[in-house]
Amino acid sequence: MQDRTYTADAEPGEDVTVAGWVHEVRDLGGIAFLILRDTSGKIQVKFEKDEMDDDLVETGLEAARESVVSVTGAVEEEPRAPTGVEVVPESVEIVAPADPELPLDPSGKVDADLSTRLDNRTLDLRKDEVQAIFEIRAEILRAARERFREFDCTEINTPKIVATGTEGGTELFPITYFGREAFMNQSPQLFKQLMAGSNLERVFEIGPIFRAEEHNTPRHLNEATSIDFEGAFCDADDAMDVAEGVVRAAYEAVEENCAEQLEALGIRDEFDAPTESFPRISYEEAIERINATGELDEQLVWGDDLPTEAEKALGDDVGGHYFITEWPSEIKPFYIKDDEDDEQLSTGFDLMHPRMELVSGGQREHRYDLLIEGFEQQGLDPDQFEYYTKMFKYGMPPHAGFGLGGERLVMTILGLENIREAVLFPRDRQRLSP
RNA sequence: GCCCGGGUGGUGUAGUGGCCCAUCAUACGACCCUGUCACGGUCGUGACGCGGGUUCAAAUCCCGCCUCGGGCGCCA
Repeated sequence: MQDRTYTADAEPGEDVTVAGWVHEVRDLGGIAFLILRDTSGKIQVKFEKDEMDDDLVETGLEAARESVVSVTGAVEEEPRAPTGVEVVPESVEIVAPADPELPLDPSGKVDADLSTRLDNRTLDLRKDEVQAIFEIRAEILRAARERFREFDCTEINTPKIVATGTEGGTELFPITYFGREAFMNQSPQLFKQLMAGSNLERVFEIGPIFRAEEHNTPRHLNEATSIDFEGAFCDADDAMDVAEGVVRAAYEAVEENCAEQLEALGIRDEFDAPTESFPRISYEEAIERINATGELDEQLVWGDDLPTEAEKALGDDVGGHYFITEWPSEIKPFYIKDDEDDEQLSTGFDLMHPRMELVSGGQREHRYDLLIEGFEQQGLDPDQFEYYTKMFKYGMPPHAGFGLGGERLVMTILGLENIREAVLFPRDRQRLSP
């Protein structure tokens, strides 16, 4: 088994063993072709019925589509073959037969609904364009890690079973922890901040977050991958620089290293990494620009959160990624620091893609007394967060950070219609398996 | 959580009360075919989400349930 050759590596003149899935059998009568597919591509296996052993031909042609077969034979140059080479088999083994009635068609001749695809994800991933999404996803995460390392960050892993949430209790999944109430973490927020007070100073984490919101949209998951950053002695502008750097690194890595995958997705020609730096628009200016588009029935006033319609109007107006900065304090969480000069304003920022929000971040409140005050103002009991707040008494430097939605990044980079396409086994309101 | 729209062979669909023992494509089965590359040809198998109701008559109308998708709120 270890001696097998990838179909893409089979060179004319070699004797090889190729193994993979039966993509298709084309039986023309006296001659037949079996198209064998593996992770690297496809190769044609030729069966000439008059010239080959009957048992060999029979074994090769009775294999149902998507069965796993192993073929040993000579690779020959053949201009009439799809890839210019074909295998003339000496032996064929059916390694794992497939039921001829498939729940979806991996050759893609007939579309399947997303729900059908997710129920049969293994078969779905046999399609080139689906395989490409997850190869690109891996490349995006690799590039993000590399960029964080360039920013002197240490990768960390924080607990996913926690005693308290970040912003209240309504959107947490409760679990039982040895008889005690506990929750799945909705964000590494508080833990990564604690690390900003450690000698690590700058940290990042790529890990799961869990949110019990009963939303059902093409851009929400109940289990998502959060790409988090927190840095000591950073302000909101520094954090925005890092966020922009990571997003741009992801685009650039895909552009440079994923040509084949972009081709499979049919977006190679139009794919462009952003070249202009992302404009930083204040909340106040954002509202003015949204109102000026005339897209909304009612004008926004200062203090309103931005509805989806407003985000879309502004996204169309800007035409690319952009930050919204200087949000009103009252619509940002307690741990976001207020502006030095105007306590109505916060240092919170969002990084927007024209289609949706990608990042939320800001400078944090690092002064103990003001942090406790912030808890109380938002109706939270500081005592429940003592494990967090007490570390602000022992030298917590000013710090800032952000959370970036991993699936949203993949989705917006590739122009996917539904965020579920960017996860192997998505968790949503209805779906708990596979 | 609120609102809207769907569920028809394995898969994806057509079908707005009788022309429907239900269309087309693909898949599947059989047969024919020596260069296919979405191979082609002939024949065949296979379906109205579940339960109730209206009607002479229901895939089609009504009610409930299950289920899928979308919009909003909120968010990453």
